[in-house]
Amino acid sequence: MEQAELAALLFPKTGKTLADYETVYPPRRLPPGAPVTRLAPSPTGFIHLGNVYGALASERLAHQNGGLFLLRIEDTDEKREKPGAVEALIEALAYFGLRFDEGAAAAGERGAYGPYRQRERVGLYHAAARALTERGLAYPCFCSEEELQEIRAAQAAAGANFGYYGAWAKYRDLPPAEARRRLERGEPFVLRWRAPEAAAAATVTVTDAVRGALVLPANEQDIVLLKSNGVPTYHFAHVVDDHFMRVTHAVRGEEWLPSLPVHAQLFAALAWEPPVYCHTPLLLKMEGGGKRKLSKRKDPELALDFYRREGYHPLAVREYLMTILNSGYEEWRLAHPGTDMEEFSFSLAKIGASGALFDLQKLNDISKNVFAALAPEETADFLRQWAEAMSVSALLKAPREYLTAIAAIGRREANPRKDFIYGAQIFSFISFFFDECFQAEDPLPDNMTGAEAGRILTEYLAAYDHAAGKDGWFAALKRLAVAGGYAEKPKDYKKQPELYKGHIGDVSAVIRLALSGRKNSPDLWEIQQAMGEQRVRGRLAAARQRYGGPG
RNA sequence: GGCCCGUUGGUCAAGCGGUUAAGACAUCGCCCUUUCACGGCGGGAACAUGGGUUCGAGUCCCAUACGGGUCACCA
Repeated sequence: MEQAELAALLFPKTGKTLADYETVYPPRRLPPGAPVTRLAPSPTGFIHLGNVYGALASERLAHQNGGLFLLRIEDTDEKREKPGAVEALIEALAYFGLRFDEGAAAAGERGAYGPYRQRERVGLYHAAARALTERGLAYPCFCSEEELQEIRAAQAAAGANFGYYGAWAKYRDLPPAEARRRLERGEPFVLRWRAPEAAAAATVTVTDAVRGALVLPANEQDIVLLKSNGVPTYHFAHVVDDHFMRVTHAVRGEEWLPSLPVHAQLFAALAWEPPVYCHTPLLLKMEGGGKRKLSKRKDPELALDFYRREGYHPLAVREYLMTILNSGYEEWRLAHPGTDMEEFSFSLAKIGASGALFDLQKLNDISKNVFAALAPEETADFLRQWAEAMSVSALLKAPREYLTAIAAIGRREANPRKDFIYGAQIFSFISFFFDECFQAEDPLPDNMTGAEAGRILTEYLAAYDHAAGKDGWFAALKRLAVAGGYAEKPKDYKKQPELYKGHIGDVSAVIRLALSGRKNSPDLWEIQQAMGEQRVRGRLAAARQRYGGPG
């Protein structure tokens, strides 16, 4: 009775009861076995790779099996919240191809199981809190921060485990009359869970979809359910929300494993069926010979923003995450090039249990393949998009057709070039195509004088036929080289170097330098075709002038 | 420190009691070639350690070691 009074005092009966909510949020009408998954990020403004990683798993799980994927915003920590974070998050996930069927949206939200922002759900939490308090399973705790610290210090001195539990839980058995007095005086309090007395020796068995059966020590901590501002902690919100949103699979990082017994206890106490837990391995990073969890502060590549700024293609990031998320994906991709990722049969069983080192080289390799498979128009559009986001003026000024022509170089064949990795890299790779970026970066070959280079350019320019096909163009180049005293084939030159000034490679090096400013570039003929006759002639003439050649 | 999770080449990984222990990335060598790239061929490189169980163990069990996570009115 005392408990009921306490509950009434704590949570005046104004809103709905737990039973009411059961009818407000009825079981979903979905085909049997259709999963309901969610992404439940905290709107701190920092969107990281882990968000996409978890979201990808959840999204595939739901959509591959006729289920739903929803977005819930865990905004219970006002201190860490950043304005605009929700919008940014939704936008970023959409960029990476992750769409929600339900939940928080840029403008409002949609779905019948909302609200989807936790701060707007306090009615639900309080109804659950009230029910637990009535049953004596929750109680108000008036510990100040100082008291908590004292407990901690005493535990340290005694060599006991840290936390608020058992005999250390000083307000656990506060007489209700005393609690009432303090409440009436308006003392701040948190609502704590009363862990079962027998917990110390007990174990819980939870089946994790990734790790199998886990036998864990039962929770004995009187964890905080509601903070002093009345807003729930993660643990409580997770249980209440995933129940009433009828979430069937909780995909989250393995850092949650230690609190699993808490969640199991809460679900059991409320007689709700817990979701299937899927604890995904952590994303790690190599440092100083050791591995560690990717850190927000130290690792720029953890921020999703990094991939956008660098200009990684969203598909590449998805592909990469999928390769570490589901074993066998890489092999499948190799066997099914060009097939949409959604055709791959994603499964929880294929999620590994051990943490994966984040491997930028692998991402780069995947990116190359993604760009190799893209139509030149798509690549051009992607670059323009990236250029716009990053204000890369040279790219923005370039006509779409020009970019498309550049992107097409070496990519129409059966074995496309794989030298496009990400926006920033591509831009620096192709910058010479843009007059405002062009510069003579590399020097002439050692055996080439400026005068000789000027001579070659003069002749090349005179004979240049923009309309010639590749074979015709190369034949003409050979004639020019041979007439100038160069070997037609490098092998001939190697055999008898005394007979020649050099070989055809030296001649093309001069032209390559004139056109691109670099000693390495894609195929010359293709460059010329992409550049157009006017630009080609201009570059050649300018180079000739640099080398002091005639006119 | 307590508790938990994990451990196959440099990295990601396949393997689910009997294999010459896949594959991919990276790396190295050779070939192709007007440069670069692409491509082709090939090389080096792994079951953390110790005990069991078993005719037989990377695969099952137990220890140890190592790595990671977690012990907030953060999620």
